[in-house]
Amino acid sequence: MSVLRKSTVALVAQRAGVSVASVSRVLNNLPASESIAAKVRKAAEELGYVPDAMARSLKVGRTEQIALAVADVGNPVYVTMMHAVSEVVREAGFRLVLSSTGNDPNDVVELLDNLERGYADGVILSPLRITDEIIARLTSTRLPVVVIGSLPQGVLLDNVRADSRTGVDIAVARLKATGRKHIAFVNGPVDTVPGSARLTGYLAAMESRGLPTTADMQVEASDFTYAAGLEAAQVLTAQATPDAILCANDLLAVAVMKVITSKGLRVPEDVAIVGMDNTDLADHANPSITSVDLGSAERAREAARLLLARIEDPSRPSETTVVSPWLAERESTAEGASRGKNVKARKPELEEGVS
Amino acid sequence: MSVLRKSTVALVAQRAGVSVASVSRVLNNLPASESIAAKVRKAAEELGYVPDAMARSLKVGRTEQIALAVADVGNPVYVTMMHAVSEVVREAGFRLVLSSTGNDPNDVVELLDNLERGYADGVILSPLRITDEIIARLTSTRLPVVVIGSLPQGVLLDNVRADSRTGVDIAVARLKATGRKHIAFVNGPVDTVPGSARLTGYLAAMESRGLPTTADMQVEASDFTYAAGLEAAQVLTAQATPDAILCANDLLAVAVMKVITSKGLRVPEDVAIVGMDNTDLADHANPSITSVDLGSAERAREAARLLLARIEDPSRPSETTVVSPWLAERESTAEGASRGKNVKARKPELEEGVS
DNA sequence: CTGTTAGCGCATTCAG
DNA sequence: CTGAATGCGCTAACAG
Repeated sequence: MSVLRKSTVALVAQRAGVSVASVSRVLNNLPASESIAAKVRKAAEELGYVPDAMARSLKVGRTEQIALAVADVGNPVYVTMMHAVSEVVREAGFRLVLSSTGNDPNDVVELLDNLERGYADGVILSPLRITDEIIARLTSTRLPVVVIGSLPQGVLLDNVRADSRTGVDIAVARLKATGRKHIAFVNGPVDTVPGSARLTGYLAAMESRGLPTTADMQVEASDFTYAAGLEAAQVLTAQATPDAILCANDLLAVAVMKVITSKGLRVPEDVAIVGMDNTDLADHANPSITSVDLGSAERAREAARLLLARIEDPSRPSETTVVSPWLAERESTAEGASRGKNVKARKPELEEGVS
Repeated sequence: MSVLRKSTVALVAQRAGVSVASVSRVLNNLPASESIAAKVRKAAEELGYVPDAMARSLKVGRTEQIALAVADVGNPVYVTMMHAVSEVVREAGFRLVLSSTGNDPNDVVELLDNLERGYADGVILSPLRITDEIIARLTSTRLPVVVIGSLPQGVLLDNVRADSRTGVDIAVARLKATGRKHIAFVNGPVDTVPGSARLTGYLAAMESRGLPTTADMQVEASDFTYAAGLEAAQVLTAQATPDAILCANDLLAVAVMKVITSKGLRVPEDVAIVGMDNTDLADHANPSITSVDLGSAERAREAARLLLARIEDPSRPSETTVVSPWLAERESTAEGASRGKNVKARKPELEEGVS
């Protein structure tokens, strides 16, 4: 079983009475006679032989590791992505090394520098902000890269993006259909990838339906966080009285709902709330929050697949995939509750059967 | 700056007109004449030389990677730990490789097998269930290991544990002090490390205060998840009418609160709720949930420090640290609200100043 | 089908 | 202080 000294192919070969090459072949399932294979396997078993990952990597030029760099580990959407990526790459025999980059674009550059050391066979990154410098580094590196998030036109990089525009449009359409007329927007920083995309989507969705987009109905949180959401919501409620609030992510939506209810307003009776990303946060909130599902898990899985494909074939043409959004409807946008009256929203999953 | 071909010490040596040994010395800050150092640095810069991580690892016998294995990435407490570990090890120049093990103890064994390949210099793990087999594997491996979570007496392994017992006691004490008399307990699976510790703590805390611990006031969720929490809460509310509910983690607490409010009961007026782990979940809930802080981040940081110390000196005696819990009080246990009356809980952080 | 040999890129003996 | 040579453990040519 287990042995004290760390064993090597040489030791196994010696014990089995064969050459190191044969040991390597048997252990890698290359053609070998059954008699030798048996001896090797026996010796390997007896010595508790385990191949050395680093030595193998140095030789074959592959580390069997892929790096994942996300912006904010505090945001559940990144946790979802991490999980999804983890599964796909593990399936393919790769390990996941986590490289959380903060909000600072310099962190990404630094990360890419580090990756040149070759400790990973590829990297998936989902930066909040994509600067020209990052693009330049990304396109010039020979390391396989997939970015999650929209890239400027013409950049030849594998990337998978959400369709925020359509996502926002679906949400606005639904809110309008259920009688909401004053739809406010609580965005995150507009100088980020998701922030700018979602603002564009909001404006387009509103204007195409002849809905007003006055300045007092739009606020920009300083960050995609709960704390920033609280502040933004205070600002919004001080300057406007929307009957629906669309939030750029679920964290913001939860914060907005907190402020709204603290003002004595009811959700969804007085104001409907919609989040984005459809994380557990939206489902666990009370009342639960309708959220635009931007396919985070699917994007992450697809990114992992693209990366594995590129590692397999570095010369393949770069690819861009777009995943389609849908609306996960929950209590925060329920109709049926008579507006302006104190009626509880339906909570279908909690109703008890008549026994 | 950047160059197409990957460069090596040999190429740098050639360009600098010195030996590879000198290159290695200069780059590792070993004694060398300033004239040679300058030439080497210049050549390295011009060639965009970056040392190869795998080759270095093979040579020096260290990978500069540490593995972290957590049970459930869906639970925010593990995200917190991941983040904390990440920071400490990065500081020390290590990378973090993530190895999420599921609920199955076999996954841990498999993980340990894999680690024998030597892709990490040590591992931190926080398993939900610790079987004898896991202990056996852990104590017999020569890989530095730190476990987060309580270990049986006499096991000589570095480990850092939470003091759940005291944590629960603080919570119960506070609930009693604020007039709660019927304190129910929603636990997770009792065959897990936290599940058993927290149950023990609950029983001890209640009995030491002469509070009743009838069977109908205790339910065991099938898992430490929101969905399991919903079910458990249904069971509890069907069989008992507590005026306070202590939950074994925040996810359960959020679920319990959902069910409670759906029954038309108010938190905290009719029933107080207390969670454990003090994750963002508790803070973001509405009303926000009082939670026992078991020092997740601190435990993780300490675990990382212990691991680094052991990697540094494998023969050092094993160490056990215990971190002290405290109670993060929030709205869900507020007093002052007149019990049984429809009065809103205080929300201090949301009150607007009089302007 | 099998064994011998040569490196992968680096740090580190040992001579000089 | 510097350079030539060795080998970490493994796989892949190449020869037999």
